[in-house]
Amino acid sequence: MYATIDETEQFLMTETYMTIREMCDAFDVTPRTLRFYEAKELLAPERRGTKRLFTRRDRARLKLILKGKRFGFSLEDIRQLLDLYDPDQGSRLQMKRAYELGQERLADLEARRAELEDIITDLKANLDWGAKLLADPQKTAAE
Amino acid sequence: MYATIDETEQFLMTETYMTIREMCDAFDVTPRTLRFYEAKELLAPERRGTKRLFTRRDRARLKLILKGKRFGFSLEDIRQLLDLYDPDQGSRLQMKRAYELGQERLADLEARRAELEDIITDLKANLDWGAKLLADPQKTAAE
DNA sequence: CGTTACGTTGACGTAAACGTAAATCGCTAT
DNA sequence: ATAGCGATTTACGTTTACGTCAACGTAACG
Repeated sequence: MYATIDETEQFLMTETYMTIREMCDAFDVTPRTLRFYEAKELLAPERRGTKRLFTRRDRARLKLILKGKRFGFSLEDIRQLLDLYDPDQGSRLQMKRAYELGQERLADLEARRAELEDIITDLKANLDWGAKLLADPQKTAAE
Repeated sequence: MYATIDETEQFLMTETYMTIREMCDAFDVTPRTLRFYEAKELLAPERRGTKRLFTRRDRARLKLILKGKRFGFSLEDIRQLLDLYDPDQGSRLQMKRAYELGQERLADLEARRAELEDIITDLKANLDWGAKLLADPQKTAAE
């Protein structure tokens, strides 16, 4: 399907490939972080000579990595999640297992969403109480 | 208001005070963890002699600590959140600032909830695709 | 009174997730 | 040719959040 990569195609790739610096600027991470993620096999940028070229796939994965981190997932957790998003096209046999894992993950996530709702609700209630206390200290002070 | 702590009162306290082991069993954490949280001023159990006695307040705080951790908050983040839930009764003057901080935190949390929704939606879509592929590999394989 | 069980305070160890510094390589502008 | 800039590898350092001993206190039990 694909021939060799000629000048034209390389030009067209300009938008799809990003250097490490472009990535850092775009996602607000350091080069060290990107190399670290690559070492942990969360990213797999191509190489033109010695330099890394990050693809659209890498960018999609990085987005998910950063989101995952904000929810307390370890990088190892995230690596497994990424595999669910981006199933290895070679291992059709393991698809079923991947699907089951995905269902479990999904249940986890929905449980977390419920917890987050609780926290938000609680904090809101607490802030309302604080607001009342700000508005009318005497009335609220009586406990 | 409070006299000395007599036998009767101490008995009544049995339910409200918990030993470190009871806490560990109830919350599935280690003693080390509880002492660590105390050192970081996230918990402040009372002392009967040398031993720690955890109050209802400590339990409420620990619940929030464990939830917070599941969302990727650092213990320092959580300490600040706890202050919002449990405002220092001495510093009425700083109430307004606390309220503002609370609003910011709330905005953060609601942003996170939105992100979490995205992740769940994405993962669901992906799993649906996986399910289709499981059911009918030929049809889906054509890409 | 010894031992068993639980609790305490150091103090050092460790895994995860990077930070940081040193030496090296490749391009490019002068 | 060389000076400079950015990227790379290697390797050691750092922070967070505990784990894991060691040494000791104390309350209860037989």
